Amino acid sequence: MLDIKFVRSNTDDVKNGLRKRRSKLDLEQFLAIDQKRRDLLLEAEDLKARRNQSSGEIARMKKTGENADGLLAELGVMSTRIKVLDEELKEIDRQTEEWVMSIPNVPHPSVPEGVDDTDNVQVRTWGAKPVLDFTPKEHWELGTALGGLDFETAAKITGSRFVLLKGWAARMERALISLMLDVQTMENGYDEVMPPVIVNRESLMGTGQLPKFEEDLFRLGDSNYYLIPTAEVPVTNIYRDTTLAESDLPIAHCAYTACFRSEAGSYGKDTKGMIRQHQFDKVELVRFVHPDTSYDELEKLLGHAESILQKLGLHYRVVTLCAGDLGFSSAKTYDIEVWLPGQDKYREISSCSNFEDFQARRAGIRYKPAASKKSRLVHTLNGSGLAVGRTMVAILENYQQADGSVIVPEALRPYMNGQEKIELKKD
RNA sequence: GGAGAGGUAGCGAAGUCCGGCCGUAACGCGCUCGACUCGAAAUCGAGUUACGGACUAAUAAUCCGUACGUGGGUUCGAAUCCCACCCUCUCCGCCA
Repeated sequence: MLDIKFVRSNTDDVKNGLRKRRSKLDLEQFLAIDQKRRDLLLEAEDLKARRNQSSGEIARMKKTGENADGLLAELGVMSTRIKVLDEELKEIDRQTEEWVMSIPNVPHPSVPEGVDDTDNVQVRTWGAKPVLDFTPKEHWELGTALGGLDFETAAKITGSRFVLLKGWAARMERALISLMLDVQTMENGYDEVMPPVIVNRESLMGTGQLPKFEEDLFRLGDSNYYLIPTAEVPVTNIYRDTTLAESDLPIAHCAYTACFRSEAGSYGKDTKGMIRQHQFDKVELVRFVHPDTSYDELEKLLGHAESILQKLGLHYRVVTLCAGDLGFSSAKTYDIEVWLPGQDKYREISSCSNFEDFQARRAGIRYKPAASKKSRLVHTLNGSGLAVGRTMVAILENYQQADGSVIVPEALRPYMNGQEKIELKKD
């Protein structure tokens, strides 16, 4: 959510941001509603001030036994008028809220112009594509043949877009989670938390999934409980409606959770394999930082996510999302795309974003500067560190051998009882 | 799920029966600044909610409004009365 005052006084910047995002929102309509709201507010508040004054007068008169009937009648009329104005205000407040919730964040000036992911700009690459002297297989083929990935049974248990991990695959999933959490807590300074994976509406409002993106979520019955689409939601909401001390910043949390996405509207996309699932594991990184340093913090966060891929020796590239591809709440996002030889393309494995104060305003996350009396909004950032399932996909495809076996990356072996290779047992 | 108690500032807590300068909200703690001290403790003094609007260069000062878990209702006026819901605690039931 943007600051209404900011929208009022920096209309051109906001309009330019909308244009850059290819948004069709008509800001003028919003500004007209805002003006009307302030006019109504002025009248209503003026009446209330007079009513408050007269109310005090009545209290005094009653105490001294004076007759207050005249004043009471006058106030009756006034209160009726106030009730009408309040009614109108409630409606216009609702409209204002709806509007302000639907305005996306303003892209940072460094965000490139563009329409979709083909316009994203490569920042750097790390490592190199593995040299394979055979035709690489896709992960689902390898994983199924090696007995670790079982999509059919998952479909029986639940439905499509789920997987049953067995044996080495279940263990590798657990190993990856442990490796990621260990690196983020012991080397990169994150405090680990394990939050609920079911959250209420307020939390989803705070991080911006609601009210606009309800169809992406799994909702429990008709309750106001939802399965989280990412740990960003519960972790960011730890500090909802909280004023932190300036000396507390930056706060950095990492969390492993399962994530749940309805994937409505992605029919036919990535239907094979583990790339796009209704349920997947992810280690998430969340930072609450001082507004002055949030772009340095974004680079830091990106580095923390990259460090996992480097330890696993997986080739990747970093891209800056263009304005048209930018998420609703984000001011700037880097995607890390890992190389998948089987698919012969780079695929997103982490997304690192600076939301500036966009989430903090909705969620009410502030800090009190040491010098000032007024609290200010913090900046929030988050990124995957990393998507666990896709990391396994990358390992399978990058470390596959001609005979269909897969080498376990060295960094992962301590977490897998020293296992060096995944292969079919011959008996 | 059943019975009971409760939700008021950073924390604890009074006020609710009987509606009216009681919300910059008693009292206590904490925190900040100052005095005292070589320094500290103790003590004394002062300060310490947020949001919205008006006026502004201002996220300064000032003025106004709103907020006592949330949302409604009654009333000239609600922390206080009425209704619904949410949450916390205690006991019972159930359960990993």
